Amino acid sequence: MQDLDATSEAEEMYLITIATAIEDGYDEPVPISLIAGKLGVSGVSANQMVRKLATRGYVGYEPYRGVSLTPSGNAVAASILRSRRLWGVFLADRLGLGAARADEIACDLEHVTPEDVADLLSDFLGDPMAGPRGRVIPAGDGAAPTAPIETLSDLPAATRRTIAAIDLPDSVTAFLNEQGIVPGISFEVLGVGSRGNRLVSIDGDCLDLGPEITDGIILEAP
Amino acid sequence: MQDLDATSEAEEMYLITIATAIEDGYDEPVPISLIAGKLGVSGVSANQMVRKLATRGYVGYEPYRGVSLTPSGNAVAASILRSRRLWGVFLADRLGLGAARADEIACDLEHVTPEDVADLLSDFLGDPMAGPRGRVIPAGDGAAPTAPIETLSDLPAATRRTIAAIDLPDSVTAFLNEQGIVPGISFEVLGVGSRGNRLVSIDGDCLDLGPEITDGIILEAP
DNA sequence: CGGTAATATAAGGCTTGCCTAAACAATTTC
DNA sequence: GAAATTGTTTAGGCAAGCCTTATATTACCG
Repeated sequence: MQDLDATSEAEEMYLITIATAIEDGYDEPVPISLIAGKLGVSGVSANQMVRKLATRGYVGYEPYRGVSLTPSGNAVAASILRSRRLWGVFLADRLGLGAARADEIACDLEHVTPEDVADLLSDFLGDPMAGPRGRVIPAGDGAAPTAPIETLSDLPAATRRTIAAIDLPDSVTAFLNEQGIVPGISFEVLGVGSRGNRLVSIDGDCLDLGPEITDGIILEAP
Repeated sequence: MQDLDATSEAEEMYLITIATAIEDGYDEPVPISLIAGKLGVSGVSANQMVRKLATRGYVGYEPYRGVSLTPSGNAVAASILRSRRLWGVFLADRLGLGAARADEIACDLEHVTPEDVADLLSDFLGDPMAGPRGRVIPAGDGAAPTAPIETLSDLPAATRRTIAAIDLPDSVTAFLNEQGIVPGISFEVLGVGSRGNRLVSIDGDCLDLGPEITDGIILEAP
């Protein structure tokens, strides 16, 4: 046994999978089958790893119920997700990679990025609040993820806001970009339709967007 | 067997260790003991891996003589060293990491950086020619490393040139930085001493530098 | 030319992280 | 409450990379 709090890449993947599941609104404890599914491993393997993480104090495990993160597990996950999303911003905004590709690469980079490097990277990027898909970037001090995410779907009529990020399939994102819907731009909600569609005005142009799309348009804090 | 040219991180480390040994002037074939030493593994392990690389066509292996890179092994090594040095420049110049630390992190990043991302990174950095320690950055097209490196030790008296990088222990680099010797600055060699020491003039100040130091001061092309 | 020292190879082991198969326990569902 | 589904555990395996020990083989030097 070497560093007591050394985590392997595989362990880290389990921890952040649990953390993002919780972020995504699954409630704790998270069932092992869900984790296994997201990671693409067998239930047996996931079970094995979860028990290992439990003995190391990163997760709490209640058989037949699921897994929850302990404070230390949460700290590890937050630190890695921070790296991932910072790299995601760098790759997407600075290097010009597509969101999907940026995610993929960031997922490898995150495991080899010490916290102090993440801090410098955050600095360099201007301390962004959200990753390329709008996920919150945890603070450097390991504090819990903060404010809930607001999307265009949350807005009433006659509101003016700014787009922080777009979390939609690349083809949809490309379509939106062509319409002038890109992160950083400001728009106004003119009206809300009966099926949840929203009429928005951007740069004088009007667009009617359905809820599948507005769900994926993440806003900056007002 | 999956991708025919997939290389594991361990395999890549062997290939770039061989490549840098050659860069450093060891002549081919490179003895296995040297590789084992640089990688900190046992001779037996190195032998095993080298034979594996040989069967895959990345290296030529002559027992009791050593290892040499085949064109395909050289291409892999060049591509990875390119990533390493680009990341090194990013980490050192943009994030402000020390050279040693930047090297260390870059060594992890290199293994998860596809070529196209390295291309974008190179673009972003303005296509630098040399890594933070002055090592040549191979071209994106996998072409062989090019021009030999010139150091301050190569200059005669009455020459004016610019510093590209400094490849010395951190403590020495720090000392030089305090004297105004930093990459990008221009200087003139006023004289060459009998023991190889050089009197240089930088910004009106004069410094007398011994060969241990001038060896590590890498110059930009004239 | 012979002997020592370096190098090679064979054999067997360890760890991590994954797999399948099969037995068993709990929870749902009817 | 019994059956069907889902989840857990045990057991046995595999591949990659590393290790050590012990036994060849070769190279170099006097």
